[in-house]
Amino acid sequence: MSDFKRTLVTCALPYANGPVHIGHLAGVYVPADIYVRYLRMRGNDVLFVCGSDEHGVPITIKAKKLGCTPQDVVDKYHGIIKQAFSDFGIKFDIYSRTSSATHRETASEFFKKLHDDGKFIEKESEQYYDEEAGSFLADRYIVGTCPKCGAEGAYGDQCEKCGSTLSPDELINPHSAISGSQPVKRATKHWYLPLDQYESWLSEWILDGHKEWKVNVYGQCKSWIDGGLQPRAVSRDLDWGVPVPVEGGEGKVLYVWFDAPIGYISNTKELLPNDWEKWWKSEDTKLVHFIGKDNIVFHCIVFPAMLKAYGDGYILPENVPANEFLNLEGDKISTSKNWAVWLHEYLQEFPSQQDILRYVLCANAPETKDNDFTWKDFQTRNNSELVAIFGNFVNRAVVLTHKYFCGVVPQNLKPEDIDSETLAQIPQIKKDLEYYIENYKFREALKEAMNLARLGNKYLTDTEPWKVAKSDMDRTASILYTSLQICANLAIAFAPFLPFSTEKLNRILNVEQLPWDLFATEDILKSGHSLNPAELLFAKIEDEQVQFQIDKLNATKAENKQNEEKANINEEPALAPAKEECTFDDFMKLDIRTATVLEAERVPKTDKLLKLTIDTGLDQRTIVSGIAEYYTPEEMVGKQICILANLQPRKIRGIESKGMILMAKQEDGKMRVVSPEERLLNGSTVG
RNA sequence: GGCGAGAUAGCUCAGCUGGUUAGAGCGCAUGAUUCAUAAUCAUGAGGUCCCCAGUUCAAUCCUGGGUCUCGCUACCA
Repeated sequence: MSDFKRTLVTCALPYANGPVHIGHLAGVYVPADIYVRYLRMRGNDVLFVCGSDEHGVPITIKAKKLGCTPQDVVDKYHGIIKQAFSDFGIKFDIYSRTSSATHRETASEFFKKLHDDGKFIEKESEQYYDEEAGSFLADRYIVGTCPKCGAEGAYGDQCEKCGSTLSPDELINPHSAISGSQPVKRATKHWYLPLDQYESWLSEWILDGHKEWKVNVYGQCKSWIDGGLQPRAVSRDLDWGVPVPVEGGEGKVLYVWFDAPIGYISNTKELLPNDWEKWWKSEDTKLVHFIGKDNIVFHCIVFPAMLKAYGDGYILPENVPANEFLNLEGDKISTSKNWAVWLHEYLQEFPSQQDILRYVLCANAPETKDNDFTWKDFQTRNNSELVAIFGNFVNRAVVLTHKYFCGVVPQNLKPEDIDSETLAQIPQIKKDLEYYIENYKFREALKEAMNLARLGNKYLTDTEPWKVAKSDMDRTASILYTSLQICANLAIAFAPFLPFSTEKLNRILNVEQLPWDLFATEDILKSGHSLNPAELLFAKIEDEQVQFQIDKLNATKAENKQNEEKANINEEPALAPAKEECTFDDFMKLDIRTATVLEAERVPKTDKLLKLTIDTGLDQRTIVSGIAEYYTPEEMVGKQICILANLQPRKIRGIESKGMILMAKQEDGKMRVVSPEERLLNGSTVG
């Protein structure tokens, strides 16, 4: 355990191809902001850096789709994201971007030094190349038919229909998303970071040295290290990004995952051009990365290996508190499906109510597993916790003080045991709260803060000042004095979590932000101190507001369904052009024949595939077909069907499929086999 | 296909290095209260701790197998 003099906190750089939503806030930015605010209140030296991640293929695709430049895309979203963070009180010391000059220089220099120091290996590999467009194609730029589910429009890295991970080579009929032409393979040179050389070092550093990391983080690192690390490419054939600054780097840029984490460094540098090194190169700086679970490997394995390779005193993260994911009303949050609560939209609909969202997202943060955000829960947590417990207690105490003591903190004229017994519970709450925050358990920490408000409510119920006031004003004075001390403690306890409401509370109490040191001390508000008039800390959320949000999501759902149907309809016409342009000779190439299904069985562990043994007249063969949703194996046996007999064989799920069954597909997705009207001899030609 | 994480009350989640009665908040029921935004406080009902087998005097917890959810990631070609 070393003593750290300062703490450098980074948040995952949000990708600038869309606005940020509640999942981002809950998983990364709210916890990080709470942590930073807490450390600052305790007087620690903290730097909080973040910025937009603006490179990579998806942004160039988005630009192409919108008919603008990648720069236009990132300018737009960088602006929206930056504003959203600022609106929600995520108080970065700097929020920059990877397209900044400083970053370009820093990342470039970083790459060059690793290159010059011989830390990379160079490898040539075959990549898809679009001859018409004259450029290499990233996986995302190659589109074709998914080999697993048969859907059109699957990307080279993933099929969005069935969600399976693909490689471009698996795609059926791959074509370029840029020109539509068929890509060819061409050799290209890239630089790789040989992670395998860092294996034992990583193992020692993480597996032996950081057993205290969260189980999900530690587990995933262990999985990677134990599985053996592979050299990882750090460059890409692309024209959007930081150019590769070494010989042979023309037309190539740094891979976005090499590029992005360096952004933490360059943003620090941009803010503190002369002083940044003490944050990155002093052993007494504590580095903490707040990220989502999808980023674990890059922050725990790749980036540390990069820093280690660079040397020069770079420190490594002390902890990487990665959160799981937040779902929305039972479904995964999805930018492309617009299934999200966007921060900028939330603020339009719930103006000045950032803290409610901050509260709900922290109280239900996905710290140990994926969690669900529902609007109903949002309403309940606001109405029965923020309003009814915290807001209500403060309001009770302040209103009573105004009623009986003209808004002036009374003297503690007639203390009783219950007062000191109540206040005596605060040090424990403080201690627990500190422990939880310092160990990244923000959900529990927030609960402790709320318990303090519960304590206040109980105290008022037990002491009943509104009754005592009828006979004993001295005692009433003590009760309200005590209650107001609890209010002051609340203004400290909640400050890291709810900055906007705390500010309001400070205004009511007529104080500047109280430092953490005063938490759980006596006599925070002195007798004679004047309060300002009471105002409500939180407003109730009405059913209509919640219903409006739910309706909105339902509308999105309906719209998505419609789009999906539309896409299904469009799938057939997508095939049409090829047919129109086909010559008679082309057509004659197709060997379509009748055949009979002899055997049929489900392909194990698939939803859609049937393995069919058919008699083609010429032979018996196996065809794997994605029709299990429409036909049971029993239904297929004995059926006479039409097949494309001379289709190039293809392995699907490890089974060689020779040919293709002709299917007719209706707009609504209904699918039937095409059969001759009467049974014919197997092998009869169709034409 | 491999690996990692998760499954605990109606809901959202804690917890347990194995040990009589498994916890919290919300919701629900009953009572108290009326200073407060119909807000609070007390009490109570609610659980096959995912399923199956094993180890053990004892398993929600350990081991093996399985199911489901999420994430990471191959190979084949």
